[in-house]
Amino acid sequence: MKIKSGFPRPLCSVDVVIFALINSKLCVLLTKRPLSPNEPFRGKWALVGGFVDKNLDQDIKSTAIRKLKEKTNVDTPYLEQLGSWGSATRDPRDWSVTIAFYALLPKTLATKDKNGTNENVKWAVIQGSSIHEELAFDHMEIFKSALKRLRSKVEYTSLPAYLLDEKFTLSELQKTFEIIVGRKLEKSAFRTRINSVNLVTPIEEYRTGSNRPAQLYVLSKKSEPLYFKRTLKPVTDE
Amino acid sequence: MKIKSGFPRPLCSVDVVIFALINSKLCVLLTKRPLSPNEPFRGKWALVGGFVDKNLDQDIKSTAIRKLKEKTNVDTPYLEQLGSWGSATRDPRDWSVTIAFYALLPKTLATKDKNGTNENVKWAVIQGSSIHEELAFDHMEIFKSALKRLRSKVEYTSLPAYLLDEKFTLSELQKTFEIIVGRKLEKSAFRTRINSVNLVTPIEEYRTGSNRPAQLYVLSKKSEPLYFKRTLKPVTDE
DNA sequence: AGAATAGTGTCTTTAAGACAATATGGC
DNA sequence: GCCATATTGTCTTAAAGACACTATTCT
Repeated sequence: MKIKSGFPRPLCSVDVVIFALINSKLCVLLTKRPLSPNEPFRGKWALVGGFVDKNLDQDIKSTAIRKLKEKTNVDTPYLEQLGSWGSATRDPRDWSVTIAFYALLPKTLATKDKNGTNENVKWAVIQGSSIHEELAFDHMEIFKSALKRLRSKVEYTSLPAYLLDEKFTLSELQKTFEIIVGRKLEKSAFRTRINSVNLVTPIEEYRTGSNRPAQLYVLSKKSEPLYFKRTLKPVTDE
Repeated sequence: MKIKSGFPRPLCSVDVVIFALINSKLCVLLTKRPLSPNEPFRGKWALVGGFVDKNLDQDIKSTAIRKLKEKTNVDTPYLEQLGSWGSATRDPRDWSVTIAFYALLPKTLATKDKNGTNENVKWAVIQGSSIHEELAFDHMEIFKSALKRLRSKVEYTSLPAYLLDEKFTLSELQKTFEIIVGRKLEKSAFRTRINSVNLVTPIEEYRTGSNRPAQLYVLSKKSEPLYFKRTLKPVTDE
């Protein structure tokens, strides 16, 4: 079955940077590296990931979905390819290439079962642009790249909507955007912006509390994120 | 030297979508697939690329630079990672992963030597969103993805500047932008836009012709592309 | 002078930002 | 009524678009 390829092949893996909001904080899912001898970075925290399995996986996205499902039991969250990292030194075992993805999990799915039950998986709170844990391989670089991509895309797309549950109010949506960009947004401008694209659809339901009830919405189309016409705040040069 | 990896490894290659302006037309560099038996897509046109060489290449970007240099003799053009394609079926030989890059060559370097001398390399003219040649593997998809990325980035970055030679006039820069976006741009708005970021620096030279001489400029910094505050034209929803 | 392209100025339009005003439920 | 949050409106600001006008060199 082994075909003469002409070149010795590098290792090939897929990693997934999984984001979710836990207690109104942006978090990333980490797994503990196995303790077996021969394994690099034994017992260290790492991103969710693993080798491409030529028998199980039809393509690299399948590998990402498989790994995601293994650790979170979530099937189809927002999943986007981030980029690839490959070098002679990133894995002590051999020349190694990893294709990185990032995923956004809705609140309830993120905290469903899995957690508490599994000591080898945890949500790390993101503070500023980092987490307290050290990460195996070049996973810190990959994580930071994913965070940067997410933060950048918040400025001009509807990405944060994927972090909410099915029904949400505009205030909740705004709060989610604010958590990601890390600053307060103007209510009025935010609403105009959201309404300028076909992102949300009001439903016949309201969220009640100790104040005026708020209109509940669902995402109009769950598929692709929408692009706004301008960024939230002018990009600073230099 | 072969280490127990636990998993049979996929093939791992790098492809580079190389763009340049030839005779004021956006073009992409193609190479002819080898004719030897055992080779897939014999004699078909393909993107520039090849397998990662664990001995020669320190990382995947090195592979891209090596392949670029082999075919164009250009050392350091604008080079950006585009994404990865990997599946069981994209290469008849085996499960295969390719990491795609795209590069922008300045005019004179693109047409330097190499061409005419080598029957196995040619510039394909891009018309609309495609080229006339059929391409090997999934290279058409990769090419289209690169073109889409380039076109998208023109709307809010200074990318086209990398397609020009060292010295250029604002009109030439505008024309380059227009070729990529595929529509005419307003001269006044374009100039305001360019001047709003520190993209170009005037030099003590002028381009003369049968009309008023034009101020020549050079790129202020050759490193990263700059981001404008808005896209050129509102993105259409739907 | 006339052609041709370079470069500038003025007005309009679009969408974001600031801030205020009004709306509506629970208590 | 009062509080708290929802929702809307009005004015300002920043940058793109339309269009016209001026500038400079060559023939």
